[in-house]
Amino acid sequence: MSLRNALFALLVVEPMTGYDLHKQFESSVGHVWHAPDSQIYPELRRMESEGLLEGEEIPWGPRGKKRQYHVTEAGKAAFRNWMDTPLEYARTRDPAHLKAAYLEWADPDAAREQLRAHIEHHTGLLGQWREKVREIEDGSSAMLNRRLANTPEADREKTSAYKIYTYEGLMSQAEAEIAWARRGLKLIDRLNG
Amino acid sequence: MSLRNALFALLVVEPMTGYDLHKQFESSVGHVWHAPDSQIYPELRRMESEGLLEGEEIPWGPRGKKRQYHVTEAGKAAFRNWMDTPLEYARTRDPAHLKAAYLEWADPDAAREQLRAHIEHHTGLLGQWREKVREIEDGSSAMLNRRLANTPEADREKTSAYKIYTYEGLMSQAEAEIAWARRGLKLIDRLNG
DNA sequence: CACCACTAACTATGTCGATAGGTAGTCTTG
DNA sequence: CAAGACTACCTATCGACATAGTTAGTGGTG
Repeated sequence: MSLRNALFALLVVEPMTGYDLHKQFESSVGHVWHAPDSQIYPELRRMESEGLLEGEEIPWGPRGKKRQYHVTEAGKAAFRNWMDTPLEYARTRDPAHLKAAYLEWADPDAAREQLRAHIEHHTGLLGQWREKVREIEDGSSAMLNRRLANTPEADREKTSAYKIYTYEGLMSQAEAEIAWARRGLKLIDRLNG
Repeated sequence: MSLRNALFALLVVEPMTGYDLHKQFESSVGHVWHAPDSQIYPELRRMESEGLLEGEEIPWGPRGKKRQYHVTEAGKAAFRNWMDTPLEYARTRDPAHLKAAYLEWADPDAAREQLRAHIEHHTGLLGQWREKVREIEDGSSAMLNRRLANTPEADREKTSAYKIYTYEGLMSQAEAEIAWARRGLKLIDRLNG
């Protein structure tokens, strides 16, 4: 269901083609919900067949064409409904912590290397997100500017604020992972002193 | 692949039946990797057919029987190999943060309620894990005691330490989520005057 | 005008996982 | 000794995801 609502979130702002959406999933929404195009195209068809989207054939060049989707009223209602419905929490499935729980089976050097990789991975994410927040704050985000142009003035502050708030959440997650992995490195040293 | 290795992690300590394993997935390993029995039984068969486990029919009562699995040398090697191999990081799929990013579409009260539910959910987890750490620290964890009884003396400290370390990681995640959700409540108040 | 990156859309296959069942035997206890 | 909870194992179905393709048109560059 989340893919569907990620698509709604993009399409309520302006109509897009499957290809446009797929590109968004490599950047903006992709930071909180990843999806390959092989999932996007069929989902759009399904949403259309359920009356939540309407697709329109648009000529593209002399012979080409593309299909642009926009959200119907029923679609908007479905999106709002999802927004107002409490999440169901899925049970944990966390390979990094699974591994950590049985680290006594790993070679200490391999364990160290993996914790360093964990730190590097999350440091990379942290950097990306800091950059995103900076872009939003100084108005240089193309994605957000298109979004704001289609948002009533009264809601613009909210739109920006919630984007920043989201990235801040991702940043605290990354910081927690980094701190945890650093403690892990110390622990390995202590246990293999 | 993680399910497979979660099973290894349990089975390297002592042989178990599918049912025993399924119960473990409701408590210990289940905290980092959830799996229903409908996934466990077929996976055990698959691992057996690949020579990583060996199953043995064991009589149970006058007419009943059960199938107990133990890890083969090939299985141990596969587990150690996984332990020493760096993780591949899956791209994010985080419904809570996806929703947060588009909170301008939600009713403020519904949004508040969801953030409160987020806090409650993670507070519950936090309590559970604090309790787990306490159990490990004062030696009252049945799971861990069985594990330690089958662990060479030199590795016992490590075994406990890595379990605690894992729960500490889960606790920092939960704390980060709680702090983030609290900031969210304040933000909603600010934006909705 | 040939090349090539990009736009556009879709298919096919396999595994993973959620959900919801079913069957059969055991053990405890009122 | 019957009821009910628990042990034990298994199947069937469906949607979600990963991975790896295919086909066809567009538009700019050497």
